[in-house]
Amino acid sequence: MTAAKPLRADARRNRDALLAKARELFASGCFDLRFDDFAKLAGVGTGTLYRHFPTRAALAEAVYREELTAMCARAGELQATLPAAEALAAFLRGFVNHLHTHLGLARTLATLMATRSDALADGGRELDRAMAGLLAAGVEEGTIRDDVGAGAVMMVLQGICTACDEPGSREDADGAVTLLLDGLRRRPS
Amino acid sequence: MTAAKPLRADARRNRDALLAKARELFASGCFDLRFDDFAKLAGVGTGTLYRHFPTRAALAEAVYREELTAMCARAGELQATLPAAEALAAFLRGFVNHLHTHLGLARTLATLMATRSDALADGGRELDRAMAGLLAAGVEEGTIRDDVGAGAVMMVLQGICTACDEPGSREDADGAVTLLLDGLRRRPS
DNA sequence: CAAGATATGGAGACTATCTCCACTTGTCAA
DNA sequence: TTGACAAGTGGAGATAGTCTCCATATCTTG
Repeated sequence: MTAAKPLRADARRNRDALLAKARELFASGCFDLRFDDFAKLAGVGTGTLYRHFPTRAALAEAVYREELTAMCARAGELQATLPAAEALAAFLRGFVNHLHTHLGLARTLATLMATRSDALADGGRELDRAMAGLLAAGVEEGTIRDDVGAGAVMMVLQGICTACDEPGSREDADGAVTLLLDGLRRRPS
Repeated sequence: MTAAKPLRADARRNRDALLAKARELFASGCFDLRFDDFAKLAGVGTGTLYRHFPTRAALAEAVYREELTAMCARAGELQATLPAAEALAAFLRGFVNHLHTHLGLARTLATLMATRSDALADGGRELDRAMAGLLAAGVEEGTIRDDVGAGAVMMVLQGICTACDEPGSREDADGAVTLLLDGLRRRPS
């Protein structure tokens, strides 16, 4: 599914150079760089950049794909080793924590979530699935309400991701997670 | 504070034409129109457009300022006529409802909230204040928790606003509000 | 190693944004 | 009214990103 094309050697090299440079730049806070300049900085031509990553979002997604996958994997681990409600809490708190030390990821996720209908959104869907899994386990366990879907939770996360690079947003993000977790608890109706 | 400059007659006319046309276009779903074309369509020159509204966001804010103010006023009314917790619930449910029939407003709010540090954000701050008021009343009343600030709630609202024009987001938005309201309830600790 | 497939790079077309200023229009005091 | 000054106008063109195109270079495979 992923290995449809055995990229030529030099092509792979260029692609990697692009990714490496992008990662480096994102890590140092440069997000709004002129797109063409990514190419220049990575030592490849503009055309090459556009061939590998048709849009800025595509580049961002590729850069953070691994990281996102790792986070989703973590959701699985938590789910396997903790009671569902705790796993959910641990995941969400870890998520917010991670976002605040990886603003590039936050931006990227915000973009991905806002682009649901697109091909490059499967990164977003991955997170969606992880979330749905955690919730389902909680419902099963009886500690999480069953009348609110994963979409609603994702919507809140989208807000958090979007607001992330606002200075001083950390506290509010934690507050939002608190609300989320308490809101999700099954209510003794 | 608002009446610093008694705009010349023709200037006001142009400004109004611009606003009217923008309102009309927004209402019909055209948000991403070439900015210069607003001018053309409203029958004024590009320069005039830019003088009155330096950015797209400024135009959007002006278009929805009234509406936003009305919403905030409504928060006040609710607060005056209902127990705080109910006022909060009514406001939030009304808010989401309104957003989903006024997508332009949703977009605009999403933008405003993402632009906290700017001059044109006072529209956003207005909402912020209304929210803070509702919460404070609830805390006073003893039905709303006091350990989570208005910022956290606004963050969730931002997510809702951003996701609004996704088809089928209505249900999720309602879910998010449910989570929010239940999460905000003072817990019998 | 030759031939075909694959990939490159960067000049320049294209597009949206925004500025600038010679000119028009409104205002107001006389 | 009218003259003179302030206020506002419009739209051509400067500026700056984005993206395409294709002659050329580089890989790969038989």
